[in-house]
Amino acid sequence: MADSSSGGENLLFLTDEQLRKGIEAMFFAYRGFTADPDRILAQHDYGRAHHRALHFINRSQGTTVSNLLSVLGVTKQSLNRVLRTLIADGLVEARVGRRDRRERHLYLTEAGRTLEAELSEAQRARMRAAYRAAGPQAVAGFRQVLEAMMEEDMRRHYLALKETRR
Amino acid sequence: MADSSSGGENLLFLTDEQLRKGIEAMFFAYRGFTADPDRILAQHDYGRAHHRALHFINRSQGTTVSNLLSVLGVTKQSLNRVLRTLIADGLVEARVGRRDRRERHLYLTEAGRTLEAELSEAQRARMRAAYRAAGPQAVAGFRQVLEAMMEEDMRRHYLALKETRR
DNA sequence: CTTGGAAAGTCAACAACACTGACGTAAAAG
DNA sequence: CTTTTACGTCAGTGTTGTTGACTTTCCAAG
Repeated sequence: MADSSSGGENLLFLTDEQLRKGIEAMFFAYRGFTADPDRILAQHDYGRAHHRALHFINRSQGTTVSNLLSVLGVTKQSLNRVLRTLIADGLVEARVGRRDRRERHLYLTEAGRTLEAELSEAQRARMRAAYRAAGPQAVAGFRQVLEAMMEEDMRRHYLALKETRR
Repeated sequence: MADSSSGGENLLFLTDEQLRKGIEAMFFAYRGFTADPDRILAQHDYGRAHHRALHFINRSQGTTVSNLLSVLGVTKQSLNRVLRTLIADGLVEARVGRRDRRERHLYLTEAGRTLEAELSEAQRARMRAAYRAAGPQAVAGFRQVLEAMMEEDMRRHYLALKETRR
């Protein structure tokens, strides 16, 4: 195991008390995490599902519907409802695949990029503030714990997403 | 500011790229965070809202409805629907306040404690595994970042919760 | 003692977002 | 040519959240 800790045999952080506090921290923090985008989305008559779609389409321009499906972990019916409105509103474009014409490759339009940027900036602002307040070491730990908390499938998607050229 | 970092002026962790990865980590991790309790809840025909109610009633036995309301951040109508089923199913007991008889003080029954323990243990198991994998330093950072990410009101609730005698 | 207002609860209607199941179409794969 | 894959859609359902309106209870201040 990763026994490279500092203090050595200090396992106080594994107390049920400590674990419960971690659980509560996740709960309260997640509310903050979604609060700012939620406010913007409400103005545009969209919901969190739209935000998630915009985010991941932006992150993986040209991704297929089925890939997006497995990243988001929802059914195609659920995703389709959201995707349909985004396409109808001209925020997302679905291009028929060239090699495989069954596939739809998803792209953000100019308007889509604008809204995505607005949502992302709001969310990043809070994240930035939290990161700045906590410092680089804390951020590294934050990411380590979150990564270890993911289900296997999701971790694969997460790691795949990391491979963006800096 | 907390300038007690190691490297000094290393601000690479505030890159938009890094921030986006943090956002994605939160998204994927939160799914893992809720996955295990969700499976148990489905068997009992309950949802996440029931879990949250059980958790916070357990944490603050004797809390009032209005306090629970502001901790959970939902409307009383929404909470009431959940609370009604929990009371009807004999998992929660609502006692009329002695000093103020308008208030209802909420307690878990034996059955309530049993289910809460089952849900909590499942969630703690994952948290424990993540903590163990990441180590004490990472856990400290994790908590710092999450705390900084909360909205003010929620942070107050969170900190109030922390004051449990160890 | 009356009254104002807070606390709690209820009813009704609605919306977002998830699910299952079934079906259809187009196109790639065999 | 048949099967499988990718996508879309229709219909129905459930959980969880919301507003708005209304009642009951009851503490506390005038």
